[in-house]
Amino acid sequence: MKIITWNVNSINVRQVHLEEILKDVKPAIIGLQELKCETASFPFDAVKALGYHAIASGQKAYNGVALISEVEPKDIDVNLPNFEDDQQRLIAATIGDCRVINVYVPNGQKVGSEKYEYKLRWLSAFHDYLKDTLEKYENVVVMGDFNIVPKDEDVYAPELWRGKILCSDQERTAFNDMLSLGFVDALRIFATQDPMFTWWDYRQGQFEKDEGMRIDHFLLSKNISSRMMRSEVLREVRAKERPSDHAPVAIYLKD
DNA sequence: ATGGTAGAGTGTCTA
Repeated sequence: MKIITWNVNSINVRQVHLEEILKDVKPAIIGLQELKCETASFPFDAVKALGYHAIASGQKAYNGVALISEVEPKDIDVNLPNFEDDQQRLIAATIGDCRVINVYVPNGQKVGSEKYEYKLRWLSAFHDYLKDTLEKYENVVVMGDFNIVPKDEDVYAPELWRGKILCSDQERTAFNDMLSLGFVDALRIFATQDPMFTWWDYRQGQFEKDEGMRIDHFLLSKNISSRMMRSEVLREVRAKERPSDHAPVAIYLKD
């Protein structure tokens, strides 16, 4: 069983790449972030035509998340129940025997800024939501764009980025606090490539130079992590014409 | 140094 997370940076522009992934890779579940469209504009029909269910929560121009799955999603959550927010950043559902949570964590822009404070508040509420989820469900898969580089080995120039946005101690602490609830950082434990970068800035040819970061993650509850076989960053999708700045990331679980 | 590229939507904002 394959599960994919992918920040599409506009579903409108990336719909063709999405359809190729659904046809060629055939994941059981795929979580999308940064739809950048209102919910009604999500390509539900195209996804259904390929045999998948889809749920989405979008807004004009920014943010937006979706879950696509072979099995019908049930008990759907949109947004954090414990954090009032106009920004569409979370969608969760029960798919088969898994509770699946797909997130687009705030970027934070600059350490110390208002957006950074919002990011830390959002992460705190997300932490509490994950704690509740682990109490209710045995098999939990959390995936998405966390906008956090967990360790120095996850960024191309750690000395340049030390203390900066995506790499600050407060962000890394928030990430580790989530792991401490009882999750495994699946890509780090079951890495098959080195480095495991998932995002490369469009500017200055950073993908060609492999100047990237690992900011897209899978957190698996201990129970489901025992089914994990391997993970893979789909770099060939980042290398396509008119790509997202993120590569899709796949994990493979025993059925 | 406050760039640089892309996407949304049309003057900037966000990443």
